[in-house]
Amino acid sequence: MVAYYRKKDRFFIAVDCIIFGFEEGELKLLLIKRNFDPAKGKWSLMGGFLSENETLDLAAKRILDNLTGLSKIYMEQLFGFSQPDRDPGERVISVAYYALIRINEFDNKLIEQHGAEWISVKEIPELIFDHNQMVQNAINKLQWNTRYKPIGFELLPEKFTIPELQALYEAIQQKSYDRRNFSKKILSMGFINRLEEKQKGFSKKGAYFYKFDKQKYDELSEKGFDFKL
Amino acid sequence: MVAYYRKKDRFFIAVDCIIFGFEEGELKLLLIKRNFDPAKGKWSLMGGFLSENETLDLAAKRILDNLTGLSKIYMEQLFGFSQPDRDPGERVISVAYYALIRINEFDNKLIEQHGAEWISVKEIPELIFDHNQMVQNAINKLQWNTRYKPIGFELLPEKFTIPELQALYEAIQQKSYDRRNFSKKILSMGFINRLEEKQKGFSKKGAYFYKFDKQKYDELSEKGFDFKL
DNA sequence: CCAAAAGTGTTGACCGTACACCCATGA
DNA sequence: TCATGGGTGTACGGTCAACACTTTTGG
Repeated sequence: MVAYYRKKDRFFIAVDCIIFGFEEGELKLLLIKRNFDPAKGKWSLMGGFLSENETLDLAAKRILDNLTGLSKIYMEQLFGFSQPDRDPGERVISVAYYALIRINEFDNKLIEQHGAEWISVKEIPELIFDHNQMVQNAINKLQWNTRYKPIGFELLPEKFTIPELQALYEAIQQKSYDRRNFSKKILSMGFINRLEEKQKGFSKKGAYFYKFDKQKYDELSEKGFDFKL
Repeated sequence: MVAYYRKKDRFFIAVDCIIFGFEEGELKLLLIKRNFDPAKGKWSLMGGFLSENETLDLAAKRILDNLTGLSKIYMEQLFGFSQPDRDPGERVISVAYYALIRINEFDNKLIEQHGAEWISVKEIPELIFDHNQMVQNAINKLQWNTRYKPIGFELLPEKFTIPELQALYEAIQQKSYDRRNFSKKILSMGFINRLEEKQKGFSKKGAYFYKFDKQKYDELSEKGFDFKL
């Protein structure tokens, strides 16, 4: 049986992670300034190589865990990039993943060790290889997905206010919504629950905190979801 | 520089193609009965291995061309499958592609040579490895895509009638639409043009032929497209 | 002349959109 | 007390969904 495979080529397989976070009203990416070759000193995505006995998903999880110390992260396979010259060092096929992170929940020391920084999607520098293309691809997918799945919540703390949620959606979709319509729409969907507690400090009146209700969402999610607004 | 890669593992990379066609009101898949090992005699998707100096897209094109003799095919990368034991013979990472074909436009001899057959998506047999999962994945993506992009037209001949188009959409989405609303909706989008010619033979009255107008579509496509009906 | 398939029109319900008013509170 | 941000309500227009009538023509 093995004979069948003998004359085929083998390849390095990399996994590169586009890591999104949300902070101060800005959608941000976690990028690293490489302190290793190749392309030392340049900006890039966090990545690594697939190992034997590891799925792509696990490789992505491992890479994310290394960098952030977080293990329960929303993560999705994006696309396989395969231009023969995409990595000038060697032929490497890269599978991009994108991940959504709650910025404040994790270990800043690890990030510093890796020379990583949160950078606004509005100010993305030139990245190595085809990483800029990967990022653009990820942003498109994120925009698309937030319209049809409630994954946006993965970027917010457990308790959030409606104005915060709106700011997140505006940062992702890069457009602004009417405050009243946004609130009406999101509430009518019925899968966020208002808490007693109000947010203090930011505004005078204070906004109610809400929690995402995954169970209610799952009940409703079969008929689909369109956040066109 | 090469030192960096030295201790990493290398992998076989396969490309498997989920090939859709539309015939006699049925959405069909092109499957092959393997006349080679491993898994000789079982049903599977058409696939092949990635070679040096070849992108994944090109590998998929090559495989499709081998099987169908067609080179201009709508094709899209689907997903990378990487379970370590997915192929019992060797560790193989597979990137699935799905393709849309006009069934009557191509070479039946090639298909027979490969032991391939068109099989309705309603009667998909057990396939090798994780190919059933790939197929399900492709069907989901096809359903999703036909709702937001006019790719359905890739499955019809150049000239088609509205009832044919409706039958296609019903086969893909696995539900039925109201004839009048379907026609109204599709016409209101404005990217199909009616021809003078009418279809003869099938119905007494005869239905007008239409052509897909890619240019008009491109003009409109920026604001998005939702075929929820 | 009738049956079968195709073309076109009408209506009510719902949803997206635009817009206005009131409330709570820290400064 | 007033400026700022937050919560809620209304009214219009367009689109989806349900439904009926007319047209064409092969048998």
